[in-house]
Amino acid sequence: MSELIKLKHEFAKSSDFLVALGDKKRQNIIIALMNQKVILRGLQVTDLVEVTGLSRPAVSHHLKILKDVNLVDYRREGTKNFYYLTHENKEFKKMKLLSEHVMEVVKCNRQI
Amino acid sequence: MSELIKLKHEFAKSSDFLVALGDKKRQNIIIALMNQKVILRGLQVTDLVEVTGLSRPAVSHHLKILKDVNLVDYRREGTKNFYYLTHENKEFKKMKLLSEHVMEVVKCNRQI
DNA sequence: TTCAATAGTTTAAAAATATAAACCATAGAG
DNA sequence: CTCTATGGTTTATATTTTTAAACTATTGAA
Repeated sequence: MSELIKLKHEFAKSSDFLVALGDKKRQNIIIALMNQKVILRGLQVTDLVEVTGLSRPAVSHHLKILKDVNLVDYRREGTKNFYYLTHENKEFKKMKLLSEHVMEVVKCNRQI
Repeated sequence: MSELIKLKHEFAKSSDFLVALGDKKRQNIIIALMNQKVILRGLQVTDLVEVTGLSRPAVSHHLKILKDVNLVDYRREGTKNFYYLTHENKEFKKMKLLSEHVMEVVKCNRQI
């Protein structure tokens, strides 16, 4: 399989992730989840409502999107859900690889 | 300025680029632009219409979005516009840096 | 200078996405 | 068991994005 076909698939697979990450409201949620010092037990939906200024269903909706692309996960404690960023960084590793692969291909394909 | 605030800005600045890159139709345009062997004179809108199966205004629209985030550029020859991928890869370099920075922050912020 | 080719723009419609309101489900306290 | 807190889901609406059709502009050839 050619490099380009591989890259095409790599692109397609990263599509949902890139769109999820591109949204400014979701970026704010991500930043809020990063911004937890010392004891990282995660943030509840209501915490994120406060931080982001979005409504609860909106936060819930965006969290679902972020969860679907493996950017966040949550832990349930009683009736409370504590959301946190997934820490294996799989998706960001893929994102790094994608950018590297693109640059390799473009480097060989210089404009004359 | 804290690392996190910097990262927040880095995220925000990459927002349009990520969304532009996440769209599958635009990915197809990008792949088509990469898929030019030997003599790289660029592709015209009509070429891209054929390759992608989109209408001309749609291709034109997506090219504008890709151009706005510095992913493509074009060269005019008479009435023809030849589109090509920008070859400095500035945006992909930023994308690589962004993923690295996120991983650094998340690494320090481990879940207990 | 008129015609054909190329491609951008505007406008209107269609599709997708995001939001809020109302509702439902579950866990734990009393 | 009942009540409250938390938060997910459904539905209807609003907004945004995408698309196509029609129009316009520009270049070069006849």
